[in-house]
Amino acid sequence: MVPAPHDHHGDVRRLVLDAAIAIIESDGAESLSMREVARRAGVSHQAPYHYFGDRSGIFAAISEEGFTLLAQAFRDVDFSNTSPAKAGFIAYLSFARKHVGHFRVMFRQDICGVTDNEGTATAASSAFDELLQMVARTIGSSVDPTAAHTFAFTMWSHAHGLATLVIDGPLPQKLLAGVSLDDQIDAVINLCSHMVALEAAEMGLVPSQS
Amino acid sequence: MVPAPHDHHGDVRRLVLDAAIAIIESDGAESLSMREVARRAGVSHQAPYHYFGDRSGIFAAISEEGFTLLAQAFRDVDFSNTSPAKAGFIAYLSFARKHVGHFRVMFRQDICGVTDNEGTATAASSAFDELLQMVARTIGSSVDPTAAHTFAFTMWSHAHGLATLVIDGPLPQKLLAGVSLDDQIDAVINLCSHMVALEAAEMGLVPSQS
DNA sequence: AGTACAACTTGACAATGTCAAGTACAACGA
DNA sequence: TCGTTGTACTTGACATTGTCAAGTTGTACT
Repeated sequence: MVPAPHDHHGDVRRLVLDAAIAIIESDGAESLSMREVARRAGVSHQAPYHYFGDRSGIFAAISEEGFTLLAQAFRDVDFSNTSPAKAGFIAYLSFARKHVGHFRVMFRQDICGVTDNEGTATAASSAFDELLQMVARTIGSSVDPTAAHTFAFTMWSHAHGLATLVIDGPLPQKLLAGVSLDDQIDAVINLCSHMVALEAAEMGLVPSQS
Repeated sequence: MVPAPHDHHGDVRRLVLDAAIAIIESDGAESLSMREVARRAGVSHQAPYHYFGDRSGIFAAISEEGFTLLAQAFRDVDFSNTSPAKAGFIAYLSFARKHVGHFRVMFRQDICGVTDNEGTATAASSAFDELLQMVARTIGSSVDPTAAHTFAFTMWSHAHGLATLVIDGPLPQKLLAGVSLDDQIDAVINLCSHMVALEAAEMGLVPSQS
């Protein structure tokens, strides 16, 4: 007996999601068409609507998954070899480059409405919580929460700006001559980490490495 | 005599561009439809094609204008009251918040192909040149070019990440409680600037303000 | 007067997002 | 065993979109 379409179950959802992520990764978020997604997933053009409601629903789902993955990536960081700040930067960058499809969507609330969607919002919050913990490793946990928050926000900005410029910006192709992109990224990460270390040292919480 | 449509001249181009920027500013880049732009500009649905070729052409034009405006904003920075780094961060942030429509497009080469378009590429290069000059004010001009480039890249990442998170990210609505967004931004800019100053001091080029 | 060109407009078409209405199967209570 | 309910889709239809092709209208130059 031919397997009924019912045998898929949650399968189709995953298929649709993966097809969407692949499209975003290769052609960008605007190029994502519901019908193309359906076609690649081998389902009717309405199947995606069943699971995601509409186009922005699919983006919201990808965004949620992205923040969950990011939180996990933060949790998996190995702090044994480098400073927490540098390890964090590296983790963020490698997450962004590994999950371009997710990353392109996660911070675009014009298309996925992070704040409108509850699941996405909590996933984002939990990723930020992990970030705060990493910050605590850098500047200690005795700093007042507002300052810690500012520090976290700052580190996030550093990492996010770098990732964004690398992935979608005009930097990789044009502005760097003679030096490989990876080397440039390393140099920037090193500089960032060093600046953070200096700041932390000045805050009197970590011995300066001079 | 009714004014002939011809009397517009370059006018229509400007009208179309402004309509497009307004749409992007309020609804994001994906929501931009050529026909809606034409409708708002009060022209036929094909007029925009005459000037911009296709949808990505309009994005490229906005991007080019954006980079030109950014370069100008860098040129107009007043360095008399603050450190060059801080003045630069403030300039970048206020540019991004003032020209959201441009900013949303400038770094998205998936939709406007910065590198494909010559005008956009040169505008972007000239903005980066201005940035390099600002960096020279911070770390001196005797540093070797590669290090200066890394420093510029780093500062750009800081500023860009902050701007991106503020404008499109999940930050403004969710993650900051009790403190106004502007105050948070100020705090981050101050921290960034301070870190940059520390780094510059350590490079031995500017006296530490300890 | 005639030709060339810029600056549009009108018309057409395939593809898209989405609403509405079906269909098929599984699970459950009577 | 039968009907009901719900899920997981599919098919059909429609307005809207990006874009190609073919006008039209005025301006500039020869």
